[in-house]
Amino acid sequence: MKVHALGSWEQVPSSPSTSSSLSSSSANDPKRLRPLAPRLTSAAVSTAVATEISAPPKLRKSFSSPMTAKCASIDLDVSLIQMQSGGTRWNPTPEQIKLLEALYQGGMRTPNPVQIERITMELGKYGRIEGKNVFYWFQNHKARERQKQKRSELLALAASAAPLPHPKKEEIKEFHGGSCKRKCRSWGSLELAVEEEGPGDRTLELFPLHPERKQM
Amino acid sequence: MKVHALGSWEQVPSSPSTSSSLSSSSANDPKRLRPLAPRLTSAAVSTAVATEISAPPKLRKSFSSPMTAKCASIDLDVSLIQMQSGGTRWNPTPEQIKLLEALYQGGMRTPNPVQIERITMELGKYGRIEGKNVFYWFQNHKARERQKQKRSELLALAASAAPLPHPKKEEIKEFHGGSCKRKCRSWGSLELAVEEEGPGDRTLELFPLHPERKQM
DNA sequence: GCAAATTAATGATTTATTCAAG
DNA sequence: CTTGAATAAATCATTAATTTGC
Repeated sequence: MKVHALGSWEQVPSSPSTSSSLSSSSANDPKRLRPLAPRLTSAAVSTAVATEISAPPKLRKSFSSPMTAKCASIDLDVSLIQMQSGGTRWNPTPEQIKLLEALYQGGMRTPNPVQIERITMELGKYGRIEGKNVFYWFQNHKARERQKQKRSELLALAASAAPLPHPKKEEIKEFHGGSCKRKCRSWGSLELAVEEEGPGDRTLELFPLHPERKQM
Repeated sequence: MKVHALGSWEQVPSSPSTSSSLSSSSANDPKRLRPLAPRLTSAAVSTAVATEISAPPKLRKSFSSPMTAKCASIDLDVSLIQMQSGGTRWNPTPEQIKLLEALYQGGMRTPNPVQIERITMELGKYGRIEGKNVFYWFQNHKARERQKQKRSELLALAASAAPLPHPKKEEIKEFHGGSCKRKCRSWGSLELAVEEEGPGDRTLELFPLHPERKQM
């Protein structure tokens, strides 16, 4: 059961007519109505885009790119896995954390694919886990250790510099303090187009994907 | 039950980046024409992971070496394709760029997995390309367009600052209208096939984030 | 004219920030 | 409040342009 349900990733439900077109991912821009105009051979490009890309996806395995679109999820297991974890974010078990910290402590910072795969495999013994979790864990851990250190250094320096400690944990918001200018074209539920994968895998299956469930 | 036929990732014996001191953007160092450099695969590291989880070396930089995309069994004339794209990093053809720019111009900024897949498929007609190339292209293009604009704005501001002091804020254009909710993108299944490291000389590569699949 | 040497672009990674689930 | 997840900014590294000496 691949999810493979394509065709509904237009992020703005308010413009239904723009659906099948892949040429406008963020059509929510009011001032942007024309696909293209400048650039040389715009007509050709336009046509190509419209006809080719937006064309119904046929076999996704017909050699498009050297190796993209592989498959890596065990469709059948998906339900099982999800069932046992609720399909939410990864919640490391103590054992997993222990191992990860041991690796980090040992010097590992950004494991490569093979390492990720192995680690994932090993940690999988203690609970559900995916390669991306491992990847993210290292990224976050590294970043946060750094933050911690930076902060303590800063504090130490401040303490030694100013006899008047002003314990203000206030984070320096930098210029980003503006309003939330995050881009948010919440595209509806994103579906994956994952294929299946065999059990005897050696291929790591990692890759982002994640339906944006922004429903509040 | 699907075996990806990830076959051969050929590493062109070009010039790997074995040595890399940090902070060396400007190359004023005549170290071109590297004869050949071995790989510094992490067989040992991997092993360590699998066995004694705690002894990865200190390699400071991730060692992702340039690799060539492996070709599916369906790959026809690799040589021809390779001719156009070389064995290292993706080098977009004019047609590909045209299409990408058209899409960008059409408003696309961060294509989701399905879109990436389609685009990749389409662009694949003009030369070798992988999903990650598409993803990266959009990321880079977006970032660089932003830089460009910011720079010009800054210049304009500086120019207009003299005649008329205008406490203007830096907050400006963001071509995306919309609410402020974070959007979650994801990748579909791209994936990397890690080759066996038996020969000991396979530099595999994986690229950054690769969450798996996540259904909700 | 041509390559080596530089420089400009830009593909690919890593790091810093931010968001939000639990 | 902690931290998994995700994106944007910064950085690195390689390729194409371009310049330069012969």
